[in-house]
Amino acid sequence: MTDSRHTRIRSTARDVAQALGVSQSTVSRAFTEDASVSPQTRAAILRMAGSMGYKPNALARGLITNRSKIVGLVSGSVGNPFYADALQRFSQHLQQRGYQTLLFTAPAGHDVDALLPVVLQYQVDAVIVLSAPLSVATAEACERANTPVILFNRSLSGAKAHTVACDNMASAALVADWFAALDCRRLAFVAGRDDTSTNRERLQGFSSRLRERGMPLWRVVAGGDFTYEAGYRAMQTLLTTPDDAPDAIFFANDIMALGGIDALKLDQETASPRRPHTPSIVGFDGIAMGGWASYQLSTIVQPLEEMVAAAVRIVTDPPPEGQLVEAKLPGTMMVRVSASAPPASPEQSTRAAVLL
Amino acid sequence: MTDSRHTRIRSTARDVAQALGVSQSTVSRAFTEDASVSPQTRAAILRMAGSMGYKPNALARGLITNRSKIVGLVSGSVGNPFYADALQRFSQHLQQRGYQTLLFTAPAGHDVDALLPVVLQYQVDAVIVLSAPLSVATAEACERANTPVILFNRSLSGAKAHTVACDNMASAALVADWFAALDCRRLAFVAGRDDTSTNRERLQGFSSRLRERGMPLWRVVAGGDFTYEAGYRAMQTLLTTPDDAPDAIFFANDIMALGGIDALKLDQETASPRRPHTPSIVGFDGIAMGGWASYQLSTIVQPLEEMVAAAVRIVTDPPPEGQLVEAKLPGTMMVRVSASAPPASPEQSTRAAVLL
DNA sequence: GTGAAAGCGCTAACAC
DNA sequence: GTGTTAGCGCTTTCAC
Repeated sequence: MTDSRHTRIRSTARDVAQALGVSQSTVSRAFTEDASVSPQTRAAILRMAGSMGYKPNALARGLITNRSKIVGLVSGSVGNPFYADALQRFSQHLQQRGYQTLLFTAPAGHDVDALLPVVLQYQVDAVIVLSAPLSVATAEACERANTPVILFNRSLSGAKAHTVACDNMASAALVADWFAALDCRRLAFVAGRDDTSTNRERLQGFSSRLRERGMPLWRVVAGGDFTYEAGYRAMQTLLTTPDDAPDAIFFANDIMALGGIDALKLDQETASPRRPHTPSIVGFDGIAMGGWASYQLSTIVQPLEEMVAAAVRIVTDPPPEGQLVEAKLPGTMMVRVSASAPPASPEQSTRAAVLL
Repeated sequence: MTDSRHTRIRSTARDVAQALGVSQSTVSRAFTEDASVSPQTRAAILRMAGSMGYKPNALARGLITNRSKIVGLVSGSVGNPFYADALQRFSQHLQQRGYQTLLFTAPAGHDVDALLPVVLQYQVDAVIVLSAPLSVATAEACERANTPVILFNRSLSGAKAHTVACDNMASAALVADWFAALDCRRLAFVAGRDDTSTNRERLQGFSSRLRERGMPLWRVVAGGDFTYEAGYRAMQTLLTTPDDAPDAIFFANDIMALGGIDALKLDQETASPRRPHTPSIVGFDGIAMGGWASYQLSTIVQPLEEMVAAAVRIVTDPPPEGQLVEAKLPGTMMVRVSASAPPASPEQSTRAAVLL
């Protein structure tokens, strides 16, 4: 009926109003939580709306209220299950609080800055940036557009953006403590992308705690990125000098650690002579796969649920104008077979790493 | 300046127009591909817009054009990496064609039908349903709202919805063929959720091809759902009668197969006496983890990129009114170590399955 | 090629 | 409690 140029015949508030002989604004009120409408009128309107398939147009509402109830979620790659998980939780939390998630992903090799103009065109109430760096210029553009930016698991010094992250430094220190408890001596760190704050902070937290304890950081291997393959290759690098392998390795994230474990397994079976012991391995993130039987990965578990909740809270209950939230939540050490006991004989630790 | 009730001071077309002494409609034209504006005016407007940080409000545009350029992507769980991958590709493809992705995920245990009213409120140009069943009633509600529905990897007989899926029947038949080539005799199928079309079709394709070949389907195990844990337990079930284990197992998806492989590994090491041979294992999906060193999973690879492209094409170039697309794309068999050779002695096949 | 005017569907004063 | 009115930011006739 009220069709315009394109075919989209959804009924409008006016249709409902006409059908009931009330005014269009009364219909609007019936759909607004605490507007003054008599219970009867509201009931009648809701009933009629139901039968006509009417629901308020969220876009039109956003236009006038100046709040779209849409949050832009900008993400790098979701190849890492940790971010797939985060994505899902964000969507859930926002949904539950009446917000919707407009998803943007950066094409491989591009960074997310290019996406932001488009995000802003959709009048999002906030932008959440996941696992990706953001330039200061872009952050400022958002500020000019009056759109709060929340960096999730990344920090950006000097920029006008909220940040929510795991306390990487403190958590990484726990790994150093654990390796000390296991009496490991030759310690290695496998880095991810070294232009990320996560990578830098994890390395720094690990190495400073070691320094405090008077333990040397024996070796740092550049992984290149945060992938399984990078972890696999890094482990191969660590094993090239057979007599001189590390006895404990901290990987910058879980996926890399899984690659490392696989490379190690292969080495265990083919190397001759057998190595004197199996190195302990610890990751970072707490992805589900780390708990799988083939891996039994010890790791730092990020408090993902709390982190997501904290980020969403910034959207739903914004802090006073000009005030920036900087939340750092504590990670917890989860000990599994991959780093559960002092270095032992090959048989024993092979059994542990490979079988359980 | 033109602020209203809430604080959102983004500049509007009118601001740009005033600054330049042109009319607001001219500004609008400058941002419309083939509208009649003189090159000079357009250039001036674009320059001024750039410096003022103006971009057309996509919501207001959608309100009047009746096309929001937003697609609702409704998903069950993204715990399965196959769907995380699909999600990312959808977002990319849509973005590239000027559409945005509004993401909705169903809370665990709930189905997606409850989400659709909200999706429709956002005036999406189409709804894509990922890995989740949709009731006929809901599909009809979308039809009434004139919003096309695309079911991805699920079918819904009798409903007014487009479907894009892998040809599960034909692909599952390939698995039967391969098991036949390997001369396997005792064949098992591990099912996922049996209220899903994917599960039913994979089982049916597998079993009918076996029947055609005169081979019995030795056993069907109910997994319960499509998770790692379900696959793990199913394998344990299959191994309870030691002398009577299957020599080939087809899992309804990859994640389950990985669970199965892990359960099998544990059994290989602990069972005494050792089993006569290691069963061949095949999964379905083609997730990256299947290629990891610990698993080397043989599987049916779904043509995900093509499937996503096909689904997106329905959105961007809609078929003639009333015509429903039903795309079934072929899967391909990917042979890896988990099902690479006829059943062999324990040593040999253990090496193969565990180490490579 | 450009401006004036109408109106997309809705909310929010403002009257009564 | 309800109707009337204005107007969110934009696209699109319709004049000129």
